[in-house]
Parts: sequence; C-alpha cells; structure tokens
Amino acid sequence: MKKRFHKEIFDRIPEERRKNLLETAIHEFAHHGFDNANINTIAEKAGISVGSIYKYFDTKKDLFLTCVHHGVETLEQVLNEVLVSREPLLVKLEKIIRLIQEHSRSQRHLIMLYNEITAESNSELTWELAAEMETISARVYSSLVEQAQKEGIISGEYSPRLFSFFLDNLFMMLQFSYACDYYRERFKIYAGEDILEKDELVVEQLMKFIKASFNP
Amino acid sequence: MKKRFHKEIFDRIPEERRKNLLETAIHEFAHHGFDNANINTIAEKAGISVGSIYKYFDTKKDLFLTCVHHGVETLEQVLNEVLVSREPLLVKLEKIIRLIQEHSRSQRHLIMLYNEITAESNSELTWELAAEMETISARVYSSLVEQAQKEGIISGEYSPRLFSFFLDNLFMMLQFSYACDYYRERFKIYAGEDILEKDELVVEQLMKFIKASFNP
DNA sequence: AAGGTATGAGTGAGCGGTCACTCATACAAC
DNA sequence: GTTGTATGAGTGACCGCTCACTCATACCTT
Repeated sequence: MKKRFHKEIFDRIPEERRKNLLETAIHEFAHHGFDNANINTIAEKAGISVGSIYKYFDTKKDLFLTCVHHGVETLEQVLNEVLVSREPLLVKLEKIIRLIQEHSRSQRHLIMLYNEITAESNSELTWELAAEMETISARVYSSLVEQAQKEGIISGEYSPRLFSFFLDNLFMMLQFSYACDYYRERFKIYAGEDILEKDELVVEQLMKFIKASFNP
Repeated sequence: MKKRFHKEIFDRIPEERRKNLLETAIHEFAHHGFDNANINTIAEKAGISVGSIYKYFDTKKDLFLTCVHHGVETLEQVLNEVLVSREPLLVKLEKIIRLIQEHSRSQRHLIMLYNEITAESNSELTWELAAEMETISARVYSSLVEQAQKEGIISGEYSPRLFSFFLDNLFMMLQFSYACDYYRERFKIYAGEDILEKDELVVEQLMKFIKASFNP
C-alpha cells in the first residue's frame, strides 16, 4: 500500500481540511457511485472550491482512488489486529464477525465504496488497489487454516486456499449485508425485517455453520 | 415478474430485431455499467437508430430495466428446474453448483449485470426487480432447508432462514467469482491462477464444506 | 518598524465535450 | 391519403476541468 494518487500539496494542507474533503468525497462516491458523484457538489459540500480540489488531485479518478486507498487502509488495520493476535481460531473468527457488524455500521460508506469497486469494470487501477488487500487477507486466512489443519481442528481433506476462500466469501457477504442497500434488503428478505437488530443471533448461527464445516 | 418497462410496440417488432437489441444492450450495460453505456453506441452496434430505441423505450433506464428483467427471468428459469425436481437435497445442491459454473460462462454478461445492480444505490426500481428474484429463491431455499430439518439431514439448531441465507451467500459469491472481473481476480488470488479450470475440485470442496455444515 | 516584493494556496466563472433525448423527414403498407 | 414505423442530425443540459485572478503570509531591505 505505497501508492499515492494525490499531489504533494495535499499532504501540506491543514489536517482538518484534508479530513473534511476525504470524508465528503467518500460519502458522495459511496452514495452516488463514481460517475454520478459530482466534483462541484463535493467541493460545495466540503466547503472548498473546485479549483482547490484540482490543486490537490489531477483528476476525478485520482480523488476517487485516494478515497479507496484510505478505505482499504482503514479496513485492513482493523482486520489485522484480530488476525495477528494469539487466540484460538474460533475466537478469532467470532471476533471478526462482531467486527464486521460494528464496522459495517460505523464505516458504512467505506464498505459501500468497496462494493462499488467490485462492480466497476475495466478500471485496472482500482482493482490493483483492492487486489492488494485481497492478497493480504488471502494469505493470512490461508495460513490460519493451514495452522488449524496441523492442529487437527480443521479436516486435512480441505484445500486450505479454497477453505479460506469460502470463509471469506461468507464474511464479505455479511459485510455487504449490513452496509449496502441492495444486500440489506436481501438480508431482510431472507432472515426477517428485524434481522439487522439481531446481531447475537447472526453471530451464533454463523459460528455454528462455520464450526460445523471444520470436520466433514 | 409481471412488470414491463417497454412500450407495446417493442412486442410487435420482429423477433430478430428485438433479440439483437436486447443482447447488444445487455452486453454494453454489463461491460460499461449503466452510466457509461452509451445509447448511441448501443443503437449503432445493434444496427438500428437511436430514434427507434426511443420508440421502444421511454428512457435509458427503461431499456436497462428490460435487460435486467430479461436476465432475472433467464436465471430464475434455470434455477427452478433444479430446485423443483424430486431429488435429495445434496444432489440438488451439487447440481446448482455445476449450473452456476456452466451458466456463469454461457451467460456471463447477465451475471455481470446482476452484480452491477447490487452496487447501484437508491434506484428503487432496480431493487424491486431483484427483490422479487431474491424473494422467490429465499422462499425455495428456506423450505428446502426446513424439509431437510424434518428429515433430520440438517440440524434443528439452525434457523432455516439464516441457514439458507448463508448457503445462498456462498452460491452468489461463486457466481460472481466465475463471471465478474473483480471477483475472478480475487478467486485466483485465493485459489490459484488455474482455479477457473478446476471445476471438479471446486464442486468437491464446496460440497464438502456445505455438507459438513449440516450437522454441528 | 515600515515599506516593498515574492510566493503560492485559494477561487469560481466559464470552456468544451459528451450524451440522453427530440423531431422533421422519409418511407412503406394498405 | 392515411397510418404506422424508421431514421439520425440536432439540441441543450450537465459536468469535469482550466485559468486568470486574489490575497494572506513570509521574507527581504533600509
């Protein structure tokens, strides 16, 4: 995660101004998508001029990428804390589920942004950014699973890579199901109108599901 | 699925012309997204005039919705054949996985289109359409699971609705992982560059995963 | 300290390009 | 002639981006 898409001047402006612009932009991109988000509106809402934005970023896309980058870093940070800790696998997984629930609410627009980019075709730069994140979590999950297999917690019949893939699929969908409009509706259709308030039930049921899958 | 977003005249034009326009439009929307797909380009590629398109549809959105509607119907049809058949649950599930693999390749742009709409915020019409689809599969899955619980195949400790939600999450992600660019890359990162050619392995591993989850 | 000067961040009206949509015209069928 | 359909150049709204200008601040010079 070394890439930078902003001009140097963006680093030098007051913290407050920088943070404000980023938050506004993330909000707009998350709610309207890349194309429908309007630079002029972002400028207005952030209380700065369009000119300034173009002093900080070469293009609209660069502003967008900086937002994504910011989001990726934030998510990664949160996840890593749990993954790196010295706790049993099942405890870690449960913590991740709870983190997803919490994070999807407090940083909802970041996850919407993330969902956004999974749909966007042919924007290689955007992928690259996100691919970096996926690579990291893929490696961490896979090694966790391998470790668990050695300890006999997870059956050796599994390909550790596919197993972590399935796991992460469940987590990713859960994230979207709390944060993104479409997936929220779908979540409610499946599990009832009030499912978004039944966090404990979801944790319990998903843990049961995952735990059972360990040993066919 | 009764809604119609096209004018009556669209029903009256030659089959060939109608099919051609729909396919072209689906292709364009799937590859460029709703906003970046260009009506003028669609007209050109389909070999008809812009004017005609606006004789058949009131707005760009209506053309889009007709495409989505078409996709949803196609997917639904394929899925239902399996779900309604009189076979053991595990056989059904395995068939679904194989269908996903096949369908994601032959109708790739339909699934890209589906992915597309999950990302689009606040477009009530789009939801409605897809919600209808989700509702049907949610009901079918849930009743399958309940049935299996009665037969003692799936543990009674599960909420049937959440269990089918998790199942469908796995299927949905699998679909995207075969069809959509971003998810394909992610799939490869997790499971290796050649995973898209290892269909049998995926079936076997996913079935193991699902089957194990039945009984905690 | 006062006056002179240089710097560069900040501004927003406006340019230019794109694209959804219209409409005057042409054509065909009867 | 009338009705139904097809056409694509044209229109205008919209929006990313530019650029000529402002002005606060910092740094001289005397």
